[in-house]
Amino acid sequence: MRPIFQERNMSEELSGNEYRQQRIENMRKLEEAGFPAFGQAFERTATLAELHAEFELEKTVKACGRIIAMRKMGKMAFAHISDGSDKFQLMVKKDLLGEETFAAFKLLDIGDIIGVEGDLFITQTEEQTVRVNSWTLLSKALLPLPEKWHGLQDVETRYRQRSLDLISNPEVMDVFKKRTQVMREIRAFLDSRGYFEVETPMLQQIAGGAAAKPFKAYYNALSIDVFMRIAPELYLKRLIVGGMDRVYEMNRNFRNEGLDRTHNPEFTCLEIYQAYGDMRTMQELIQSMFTHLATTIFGKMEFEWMGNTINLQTPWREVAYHDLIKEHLGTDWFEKSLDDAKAKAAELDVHIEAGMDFKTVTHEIYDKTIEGTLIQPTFITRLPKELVPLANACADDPELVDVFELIIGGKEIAPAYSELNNPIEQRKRFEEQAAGDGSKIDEDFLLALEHGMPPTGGMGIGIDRLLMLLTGSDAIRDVILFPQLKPRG
RNA sequence: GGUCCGGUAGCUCAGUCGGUAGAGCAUUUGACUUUUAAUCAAAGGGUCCCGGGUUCGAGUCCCGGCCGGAUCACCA
Repeated sequence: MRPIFQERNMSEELSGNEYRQQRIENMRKLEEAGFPAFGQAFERTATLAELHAEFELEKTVKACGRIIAMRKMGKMAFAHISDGSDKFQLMVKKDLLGEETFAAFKLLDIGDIIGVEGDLFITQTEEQTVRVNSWTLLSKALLPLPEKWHGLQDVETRYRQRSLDLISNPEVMDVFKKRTQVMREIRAFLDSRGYFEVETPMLQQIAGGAAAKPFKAYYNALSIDVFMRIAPELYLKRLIVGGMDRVYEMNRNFRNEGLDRTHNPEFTCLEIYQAYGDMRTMQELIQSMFTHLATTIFGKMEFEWMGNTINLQTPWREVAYHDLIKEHLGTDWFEKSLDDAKAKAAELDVHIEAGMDFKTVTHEIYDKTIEGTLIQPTFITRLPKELVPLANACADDPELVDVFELIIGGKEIAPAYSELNNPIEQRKRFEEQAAGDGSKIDEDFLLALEHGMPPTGGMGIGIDRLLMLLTGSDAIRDVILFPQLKPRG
């Protein structure tokens, strides 16, 4: 934070701990030896990963990276540098560099960033190595890195200082490279099928499209409150009305709720809408998409997750909600009384509130005892309309809605709907939801709907939870670079 | 929000019954031209999360707080 020259010219030079003081002293000695501590851009001939991949004996190369290990001996030294792509060994010899330059090299600390020029060779222990002819200091590290063997373990420090986490835990870097690849391949897949990526407002005057509390902000120029969006749904449907027949957005949503293992207040969602389609269209789409991701990025269809093996081989199982319930609770379940259902809930240790009706009790039991057992990909279809208020009814049963919930690894990964396109019905449900507060009804959306929206299939996929599944992470914080944390006390 | 667990050197972790604060890595000094958790010898390094209390004496026991983790509840 503070300028380094100030540190060096004042008594503050000795501030900080022992390690920092020693490194500042080393920096001073290096500068005296003609190695400025913070260098210029360095033109490397290859990244360290490329150096390994295209290894050629005695080729002269320029490489750079952070020193992550050093083994100094009297007249030679070995070091490993890392550049985020891989690590590579360096060998430094006194007779090649000369007395002063070799001595200066030994003043380098672990964490320093250097550039080297040298020739490739293979050591007696058969490791590809650069025999250094010259080197330059690119950046001095004033603070030490975490321990080389155990890395950075402290969970809190890992999230608060992600830079250190990435430096010392290579598997963390892998997870976030996978994250970027997954998002890139999702876009490639959808683009190749003619879906059009759009960006809709994050600052909204009415935060609609889901039932969640929004974050509030204030817009000075208009003197109005605005809200961070909780979902892009109502804007994407306007685009369907407008004739963008296949449209998607993959971006952040914000919900003003608590933090836990599967919730971060900002999270990434993919929402897809397809005119003239329905829930079935989305069913085909997501199976193809996941197959594409699994084969192109991971090269496999089976994933280990929390001690289970998940097989993404399609077609995935489909089961109607009522059949699933009967499977677990008995074929006569839906003939039972409310009291019987409550007794069963008590037996299963499922918490029940006083005023719950039969359908709600049934769903509580499903939520707590059935969903978690669905490890392999499962589409649950034909849900009671009370559970999913914004979907079209099934053609053959007005009590059920034409939707699916995709469960993988015992968690809901994606819901999809045959979307409600009746503006009169939509207004009615908004009014019920708003509970008398007309300012919460999105009139602009209803106006669009009244111009006619074709039958539409829609789907939402929680990208963070998908990544947890694909990378074997059990916490959403492990797939978000900078998760929300309380301010340090 | 409730309950339980944790916070000790830069990092990873021990710390017994309440009695001088420990190890490994890292650091410093010395030796060492094929090491790779380099090795060998020696040395330095602590706001024991914070604040109270009990006690002759607290890292340790008690109370309050902060941060993190697990779990339940709430919220989708």
